[in-house]
Amino acid sequence: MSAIAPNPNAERRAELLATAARVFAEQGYNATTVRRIADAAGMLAGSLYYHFDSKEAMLDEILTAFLDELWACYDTVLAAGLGPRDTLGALVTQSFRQIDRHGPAVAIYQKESKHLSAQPRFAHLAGSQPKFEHAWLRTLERGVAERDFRADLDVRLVYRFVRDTVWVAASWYRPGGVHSAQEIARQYLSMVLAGITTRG
Amino acid sequence: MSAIAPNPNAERRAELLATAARVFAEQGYNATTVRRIADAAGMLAGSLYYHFDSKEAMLDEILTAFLDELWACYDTVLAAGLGPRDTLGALVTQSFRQIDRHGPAVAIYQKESKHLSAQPRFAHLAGSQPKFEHAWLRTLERGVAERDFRADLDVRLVYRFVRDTVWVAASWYRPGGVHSAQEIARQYLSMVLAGITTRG
Amino acid sequence: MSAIAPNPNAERRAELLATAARVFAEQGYNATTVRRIADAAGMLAGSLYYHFDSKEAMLDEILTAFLDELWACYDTVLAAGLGPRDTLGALVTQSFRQIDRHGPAVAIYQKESKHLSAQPRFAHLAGSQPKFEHAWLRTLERGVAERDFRADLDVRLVYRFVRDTVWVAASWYRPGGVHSAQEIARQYLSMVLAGITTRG
Amino acid sequence: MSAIAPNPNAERRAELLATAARVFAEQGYNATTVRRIADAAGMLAGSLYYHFDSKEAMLDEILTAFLDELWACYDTVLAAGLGPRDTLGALVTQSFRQIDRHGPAVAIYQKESKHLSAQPRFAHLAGSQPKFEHAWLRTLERGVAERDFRADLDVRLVYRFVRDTVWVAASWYRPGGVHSAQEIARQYLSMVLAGITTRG
DNA sequence: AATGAATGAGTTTTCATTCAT
DNA sequence: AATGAATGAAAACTCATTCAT
Repeated sequence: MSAIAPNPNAERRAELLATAARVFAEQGYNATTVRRIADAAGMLAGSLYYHFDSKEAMLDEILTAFLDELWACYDTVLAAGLGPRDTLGALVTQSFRQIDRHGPAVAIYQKESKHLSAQPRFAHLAGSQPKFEHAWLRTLERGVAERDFRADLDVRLVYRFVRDTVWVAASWYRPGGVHSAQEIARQYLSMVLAGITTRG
Repeated sequence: MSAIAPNPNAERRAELLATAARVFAEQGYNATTVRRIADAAGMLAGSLYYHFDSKEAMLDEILTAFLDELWACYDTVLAAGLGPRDTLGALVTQSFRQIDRHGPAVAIYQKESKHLSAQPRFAHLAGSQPKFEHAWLRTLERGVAERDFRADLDVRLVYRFVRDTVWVAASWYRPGGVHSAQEIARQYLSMVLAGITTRG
Repeated sequence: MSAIAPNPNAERRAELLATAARVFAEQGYNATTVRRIADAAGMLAGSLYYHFDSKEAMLDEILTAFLDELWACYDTVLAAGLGPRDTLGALVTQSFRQIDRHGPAVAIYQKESKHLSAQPRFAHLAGSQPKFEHAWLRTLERGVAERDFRADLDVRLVYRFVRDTVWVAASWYRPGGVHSAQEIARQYLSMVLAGITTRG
Repeated sequence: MSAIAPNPNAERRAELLATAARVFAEQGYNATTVRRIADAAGMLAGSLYYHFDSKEAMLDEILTAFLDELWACYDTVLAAGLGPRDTLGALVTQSFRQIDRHGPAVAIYQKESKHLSAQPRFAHLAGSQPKFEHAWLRTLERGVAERDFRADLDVRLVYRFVRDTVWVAASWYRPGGVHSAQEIARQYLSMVLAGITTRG
């Protein structure tokens, strides 16, 4: 056990969270019983409570881990000072990378974040949406201002179009499929850019 | 019970189903209690069972009504013998019309159909997906064959791209917002066509 | 159903609360399962939740009803402007009347209030103790000042002596026993007064 | 394992039992989790099972140790052949000495013995009550017969009065407070004797 | 048509206890 | 002696559903 290795506790937690995330993504959070997660993890339902406070705590940890990593990526991209086209490209690419790494978490976030954020416990999820919107919208607006992107479209609609296009992919993407996440990102980006770029 | 005066029973059912659909869409099907629907309808939970057999029956009726109307539209479009571009345009337009009319039902279908179709009761939902895929895929392939649409993209990816782009709109679209469903359809179509059409 | 009759809802609740109070008093709050209360009430455990939010809510309602009535009695006594001996007598008599009417609630309060009031939900219970102490202590101090009561005793000890003597009776008193609550009050008072009154 | 050096094992047990008794007294036996005791002892819940067979075994040992010592004291007093007044005095004094030494155990016994003795495991606790009653009642009756104590009171009520007065003190007495146990005993006895002694 | 009161199956959660290390 | 990770039984609670009125 080198200094780099996470403590076994943390490893076990991560394993269990990965299992839980998979089941949540497949069945939906509410339709998933704690027993089912425990079955998938090869233990009894009660045993999960040695590692986690509650079913909600598991969900929270899954979503928070994903969002934290996502924002680390996005912030790096946004801080890089790229032009609008390249920024857009980097955001799309990084998003697919997140889908590749945190597929189940992304799928859960897509389906559940909206009604979850109404509960105090998950109110913090609501914070990501405006940050999200700001990041993409800023980029699109810069692109329009610099005449890279079409001016005849409502930029808010374009934002939703791009956002949805990218993230919904989490609901069908499976690592190890025909195309890599990179390749999917490339083709998506090719369509999106062709769709919103000024002709000239 | 003439064609002019639908029985009041049917009207009440429709009202209640609309209420249920709204709540299901907002909270998620599993997270929605029968009591909550009853609250929203101004009655007690038990009273709903005078009108419906079960919570599942409500959901089934909501989804089936939507799918029936959707397929009626789609079949008309597909039978019209239009070219690929116009077929695509009509499908997108009709889809947004459905979102406008059955917003909550569409949102529910998006979120829940995948894991619902695993249950026998909702197995029939699974049938729509291949029909759906076939309709869009055929159109896209015809477009590629006729050199209307780009050949450098995986047509299955394009299918998912277009499908997701259109349908996920149900999760944020609200009738009476800034743009009409028609206008949103127009701008989406403009982006999508620009994205997948061959340049020339 | 006259205007005086409480609504059936309230009657049922009161019945169920009386049952719950009896079981709580016999077994202790924590050792009492919801199922046991339901058994005693002739229904299933889940059915209790139609009437009450939780086991804690039942306990709270039981204790609050008792304390409210108790303070109404005490406040009347204290406002009557009686001398120390008569005030003491009235307080003891009223206390035994409460024990007679709310026996189980009193017993529960005696056993559980101390550790319950550490929980936020039951923090309000803590408020009764100082009011209690104040009422009795004031009376005892007046008695000492007026040379009715002995001055050679620590008045705080006398307070605890009298308080405990009276209230612990709730743990063994059963209505319909050999002595009425009135008679017990009379004899207790006779001992207590003989114990703390100045000779002469 | 000489008389001078008790084995360290026994010392550790005693420490742990003292800790457990304190927590049981504060929170109530049922409301106390094994984990809480372990926390207070600076170990993990499972580790307690190296020292004790079960939570019940701890409680049993705590109560038995207290009762054994109590009866040793009482038996000595009762065998001394004192008159009723002195016997009563000695019993009260010894009782407060027990409260001083075994405060938590006494408090637990007061609160829990009644419903515990319904369980086979703790059936032996039930044996103390009649012995107790016999000891006090005999003394009171002798006092009445010898015209030391008032004859106008129900001697059973007097018994309960004295018993409760003394033992409930365990719920508020803390060693190191304003008054020593001895001093409290003296004042209590002064009141009780004044309360039940014939005037002359 | 709707209510009020229940049912009963299932869910999350708790916790005393065990046991390999 | 003590830990960490489990077990398993039972607890509180939820909720779709039923039914007499």
